[in-house]
Amino acid sequence: MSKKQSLDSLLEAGKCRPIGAVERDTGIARDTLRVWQRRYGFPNPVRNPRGERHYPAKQVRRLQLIRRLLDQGLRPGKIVPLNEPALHQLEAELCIMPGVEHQENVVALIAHLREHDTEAIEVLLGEILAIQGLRRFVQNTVAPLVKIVGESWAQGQLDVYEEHFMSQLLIRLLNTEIAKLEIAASPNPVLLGTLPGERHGIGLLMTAAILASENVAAINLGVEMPLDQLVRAAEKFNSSVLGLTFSGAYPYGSVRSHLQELRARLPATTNIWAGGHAMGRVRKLPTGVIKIISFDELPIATIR
Amino acid sequence: MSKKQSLDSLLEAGKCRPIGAVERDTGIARDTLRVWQRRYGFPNPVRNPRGERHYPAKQVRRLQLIRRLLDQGLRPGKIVPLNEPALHQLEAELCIMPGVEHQENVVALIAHLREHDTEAIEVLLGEILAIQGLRRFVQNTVAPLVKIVGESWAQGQLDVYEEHFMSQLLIRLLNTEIAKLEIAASPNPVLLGTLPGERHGIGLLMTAAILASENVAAINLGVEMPLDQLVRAAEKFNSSVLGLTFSGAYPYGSVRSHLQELRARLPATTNIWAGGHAMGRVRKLPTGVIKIISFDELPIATIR
DNA sequence: TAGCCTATTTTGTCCTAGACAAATATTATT
DNA sequence: AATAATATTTGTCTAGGACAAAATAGGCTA
Repeated sequence: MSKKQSLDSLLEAGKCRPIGAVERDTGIARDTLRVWQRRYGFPNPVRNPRGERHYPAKQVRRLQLIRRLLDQGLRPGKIVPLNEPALHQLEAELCIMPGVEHQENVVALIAHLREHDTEAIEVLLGEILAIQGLRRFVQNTVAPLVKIVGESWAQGQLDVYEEHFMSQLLIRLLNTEIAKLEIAASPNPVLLGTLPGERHGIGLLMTAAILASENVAAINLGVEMPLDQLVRAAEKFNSSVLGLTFSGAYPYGSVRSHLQELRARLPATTNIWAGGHAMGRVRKLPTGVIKIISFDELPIATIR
Repeated sequence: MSKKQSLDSLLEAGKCRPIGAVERDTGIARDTLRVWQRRYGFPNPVRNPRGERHYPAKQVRRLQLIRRLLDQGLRPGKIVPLNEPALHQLEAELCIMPGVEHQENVVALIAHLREHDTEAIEVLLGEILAIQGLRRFVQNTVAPLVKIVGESWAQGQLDVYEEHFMSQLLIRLLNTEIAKLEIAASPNPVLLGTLPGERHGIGLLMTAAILASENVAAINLGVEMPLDQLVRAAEKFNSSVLGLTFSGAYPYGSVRSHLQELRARLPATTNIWAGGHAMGRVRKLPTGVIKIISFDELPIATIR
């Protein structure tokens, strides 16, 4: 009886999850979960009578922690074999808080986010926008906010759903502001998008907002556009500029080769702007590709 | 040399895609693709020198067609072995296009999209919206438009970038309209999101717009929310309803099991609404899960 | 110091063919 | 016509091996 109960508590009360569910919850593919077990001994799921893997909730949480560390650029071989305290220590060490001079506004917004106070967030965002104007709002408020929310999530201080919630609020707000400006269509609009593998589109939207505030027409194609599609779109829309963003999680080596291929396939009349955190590591770029670390560097004058 | 060239022409000019890409493009799981091949002889991909499956573009399109038929309630064993003409005939027989009287607008919008006439699309969308009002605009114009754009893409009649472009326009427009309505925050907001693997968020936005038009507060968490996060969010926001959408591309086998798991983990006070094209094929649902095939069925009265 | 070529390690994805439970269809029984 | 029993269909999971693409480290040049 006690034995049966302990098995139950492991399989049911312990909320074990089959490999498909863990794949969904962690974003780590089935094959990868199995090969990690083979190579590193972790995860080490319970088996049901049929021999199928059932992952205890604790291991799922640890996998999510591992996932966060991977997103910060660490490699599986270095961290998957580590025990839990070591992982938590690593996470704490990597917590590089960029200057405490977070603007009050951003701190207040995060506080409201933690309290799930939708109304307060929307009101405060509106107030800040009214004071700063769209361009400074994007640069001084939205960009730091996105960065800090992303980092808080990576450190486990914010839940995934809280990050998504804030993203959706910002998407709605920025789209609304862009629509308000009613920029006239251009024969050479700036084209914005990300390459496959890059799923963060908020940088594109921030760029579009700044361009709109400068009365520049932009077309945002959103995330994960296959390379050939970007080329076709740039040709069809006769774009003067193709703007791409690469977040910190983007695979390092591919940035340059992708930009080189794009440069080779795009007409010479189309310039390439490359922005986002991952660009900080890229040193040399193909000629005709402009690296943009800060929104201040957007060479808007060149296309007007 | 000539041998290498012929291989190239087969694998590259023919635009063959590895199984992982086909899984993403069709929403059919790897294992399922392999087991269909074993059982029904289709798909029948080319093999590269390593023995890996490479699916010609034509077979991918046929898989997407099969996908659409499955969504209408047909079973794999009946249709996967069929040849292409038979499939197209089946689709033609099953094709139930909603009210033909609003098709004119949609046809005109698609025509403008083909011509890349941003301005014309925006003007026309604005006019239709002014005439129909937000709710009917979403039901009669946006929904059919999204469906037809998606199908045109699946059939190779529209490029990926054209589909993305239209999506972004609609996202901007709907978000703007929702913002205009300035719905007051609710203590029990409707929560909207999709499960991991489901990357189409436009259905959520359409739902949010209709809810807003009925003065119902909704929180859109966007796409690919891990299941446990949806549960936590529903608890934290004290939601009366969790709304999910499953597009035609969603791995159909998992819909039911995911909904069952969600039902088990959510508090009984939270209802579940499940919508989207993939719901057309799901017959029996756990009690406490409401299937929503048409926006008309949204039980808005129950939460007001 | 920075770039670049080469060798080594790491890492994710794909392979096979069988197994089986859950979902669905079909037939039998009340 | 509804219910129960049986049969079929169908998606998911298993195993360990394999290998290319990517990341790292070492050595060389300017």
